[in-house]
Amino acid sequence: MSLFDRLRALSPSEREFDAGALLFRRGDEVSMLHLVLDGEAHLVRHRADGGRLVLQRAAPKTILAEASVFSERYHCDCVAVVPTRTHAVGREAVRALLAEDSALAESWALHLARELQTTRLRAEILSLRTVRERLDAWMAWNGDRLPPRGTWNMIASEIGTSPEALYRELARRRKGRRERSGGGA
Amino acid sequence: MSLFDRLRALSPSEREFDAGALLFRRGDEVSMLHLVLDGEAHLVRHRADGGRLVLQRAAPKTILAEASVFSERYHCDCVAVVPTRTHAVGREAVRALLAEDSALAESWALHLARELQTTRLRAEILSLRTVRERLDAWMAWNGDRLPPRGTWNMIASEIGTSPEALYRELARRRKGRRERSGGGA
DNA sequence: ACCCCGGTATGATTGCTGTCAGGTCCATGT
DNA sequence: ACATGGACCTGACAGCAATCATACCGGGGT
Repeated sequence: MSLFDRLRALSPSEREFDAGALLFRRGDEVSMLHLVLDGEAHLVRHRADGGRLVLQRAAPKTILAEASVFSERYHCDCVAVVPTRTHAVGREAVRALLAEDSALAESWALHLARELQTTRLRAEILSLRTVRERLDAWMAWNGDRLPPRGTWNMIASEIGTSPEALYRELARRRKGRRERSGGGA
Repeated sequence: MSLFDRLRALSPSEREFDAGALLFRRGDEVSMLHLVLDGEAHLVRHRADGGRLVLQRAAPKTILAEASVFSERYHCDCVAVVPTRTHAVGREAVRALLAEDSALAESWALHLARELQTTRLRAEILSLRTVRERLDAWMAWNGDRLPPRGTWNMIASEIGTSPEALYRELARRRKGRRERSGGGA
């Protein structure tokens, strides 16, 4: 049973938020840990000049603001960017369970460590300069396979380029491959 | 006492590595968790074409390859990029301690959660397009203060630009600030 | 059969940044 | 006083990607 599901089993409470609604505000007391079921929620910090800084983009099946479990109050706002449904579990219940169930605590740490690993990788990819290098790095991580059709827009945003730039890079590779191996095998 | 120091207290073993030396290889059995004391070590994955993909850059006072604690074998290589000294603690000792000491387990999870938070932020900053936006974001996170002299090169690499580009952006801001507020107050 | 929409594709242009190349300033050691 | 090295600074140029515009294509709904 996944960590997500084990946390979810802690309580039956679901919540719905309209697009634009706030799940919580900076300074609010942390009482719930949200598990995103549908939609998308962003952790955002507001700047003095009105700009926004996104700290996490939480898709379905992700745990929102993991650090909040260890914090009395939220350090940033959370807003639903589309209609979003979450499963909310009590923060104290989570803490209590983590304290008494060392196996679950290990799952929790494992989740965080893996998430950290992939996020560090993403940061490294984003620090590369060209689309070519970024796609190479993405492929190196994903088994040296080109991304499947239908996911290209997602990949483009993952590696921090415009869809057009990714299309062009993919086209270059198709062309190069044809030239290198004029018909295969 | 910090998590780093509490882990360090687990054993007295220090290790030294020359520049270019391998701390471990992909496939090696995980027996030690390394705490970096001096130097710098990179987690790297080698690509078929000979290219390298860096997964973590570990500076002094950082815990290296946190995820390895939960893994039987390493999933990537680790190389010292400069002469590096580490403190190595037994993986099983760490696991045992995390299992029996729930307070330490909480510190461990807190460490991972915070690290995850800042790494997510870095990824968000790196996905911004211009140096202006990236510096704005960096400042929003660091109290809306310009970075102090002497650290600019470090900041430049943190936000994924060349030092020159950062100098220019800082110069633009000095100029703009002078124009906007021709003398303060 | 038709429309609509999102993903795919590619050309043209513009703008930003990387890079190279030079230069200043300052702390340090001799 | 002088040399040295590192951080800071800026001009010039080239290159890459963002953006805008246009078009094709395939699937789903009607």
